[in-house]
Amino acid sequence: MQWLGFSWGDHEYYASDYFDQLYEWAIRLIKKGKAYVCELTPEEIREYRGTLKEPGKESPYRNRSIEENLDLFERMHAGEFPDGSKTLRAKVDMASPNINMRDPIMYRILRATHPRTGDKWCIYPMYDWAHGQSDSIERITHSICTLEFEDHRPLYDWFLDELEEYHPQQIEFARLNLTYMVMSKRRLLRLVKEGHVRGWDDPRMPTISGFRRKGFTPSSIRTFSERVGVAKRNSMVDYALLEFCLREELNKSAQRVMGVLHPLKVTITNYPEDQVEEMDAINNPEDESMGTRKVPFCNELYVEQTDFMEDAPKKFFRLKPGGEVRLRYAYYITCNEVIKDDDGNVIELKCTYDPESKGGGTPDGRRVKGTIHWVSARHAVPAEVRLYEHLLTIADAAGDVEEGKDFLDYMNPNSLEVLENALVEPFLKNVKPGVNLQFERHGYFYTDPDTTDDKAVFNRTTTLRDTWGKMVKQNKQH
RNA sequence: UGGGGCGUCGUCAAGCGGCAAGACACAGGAUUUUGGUUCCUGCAUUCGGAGGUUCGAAUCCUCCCGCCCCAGCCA
Repeated sequence: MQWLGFSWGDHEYYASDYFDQLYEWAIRLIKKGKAYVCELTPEEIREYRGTLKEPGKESPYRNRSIEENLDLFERMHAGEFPDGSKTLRAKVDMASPNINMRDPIMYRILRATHPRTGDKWCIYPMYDWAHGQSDSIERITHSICTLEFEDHRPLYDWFLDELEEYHPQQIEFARLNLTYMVMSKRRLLRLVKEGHVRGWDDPRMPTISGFRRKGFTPSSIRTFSERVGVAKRNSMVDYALLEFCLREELNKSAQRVMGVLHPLKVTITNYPEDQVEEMDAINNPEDESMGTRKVPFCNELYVEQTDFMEDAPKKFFRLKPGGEVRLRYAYYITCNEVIKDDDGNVIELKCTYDPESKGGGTPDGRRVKGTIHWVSARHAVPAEVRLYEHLLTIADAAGDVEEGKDFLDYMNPNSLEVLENALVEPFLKNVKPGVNLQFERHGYFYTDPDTTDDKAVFNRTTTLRDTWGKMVKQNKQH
């Protein structure tokens, strides 16, 4: 049985393990009369290469003797010549319609410190003279790369055929593009270097470490990959599919919890001030085995600012003056009084509760459509919550960029929003980093590595599907 | 007539001579103590276009059209 071996990208870097072997193989090609040392300048090389429609012409150094080539190449290796003064070129075909075959450069002289081999080498192989060779040495069976390398496959094959070495198969397919995302490594590097994100593991980055920190599970990424499929056509996958895969998994597995992102104080005027009740809350309605937990309730609570509206439209099922709403796992409350500051901002609600409604229902069976989440003001744990949006304001980082503009001109200024004053239920006291949770009615959150015993930090992985919010948005636009 | 690829729903994507899968998105409806979940329903008489072959074509042939990649001593 032969094992499948896959290789992917960055060959020059990884090929450093085989620099000695590559050097020997280059000498083998020289001895075969298939490579020569060229002294054309970069400008001349470009000129001699021809254009897309016109053939190139041969370098005057193309027909040196094997002995001379050997001597020159060894001296290049020994460091006798200045950077850029000479190259080793494969002798293929200057008239080839495929420009990659017009005597491609194999080695250039470059005094650079390699991250792995340091200053040992002053000649470095080009991508094409490293890709197939390192694949071959590693007994790769299938060398996977992206579409733009289709033109390089004939050269990949040529080198291996001339070398008469084990010959892996290069297979190309389309790279993954995600809407509103920067996917190119070179661009990602800019985001990091220029400080547009906090680092390679910034939750907005489409890196494995970024996805992990945002809260995407490995299996959700795998499911996503399977659903996207593999093909050769350039495509742009909707980020919504990734979110769907995450929700699908976490809906079944994530611990539910109540967290208030923008707190609004609620005082229950008819609830005994010194009383505290422990309410039973379900940990996951999709998985009974996850059991229940206790949530403390008292006369001082915080609810979500967006769950109250003074002039509420008809379909607003949440808290409004004179309206009744259910506090999840607790009681029905009715809003009697709205307290505002000098600027007219609502800062507190005075409500009464129905003692008959404990647990969320009443003997008279009256219908209360809205259910909102809450935390006890006296028991809640302060937390920092980080909300993320798309990094870009355009879906296609390559195609939607206008003439003369750069993808950085389309950075979403709201891609990160930090909420310093969020409150979560005491169940989350001392949560550890690396946990996926669902904040009920909000979305899925992941405890960030910045979390300490004193302060929890939550990253929003994705929101819940929100048909109400969508409707509100649409109405605003019209 | 430079070469190399690719065209199937808004987005991905199966299909490879015999009735156009599926998923996301979207739109309706039912259930619901998360405006979540779940459940129903709808969503390509047509596959870039035009001819041709065939009893039969998204699939085979011809021509045309559109999009992507290639002229780094980058990968």
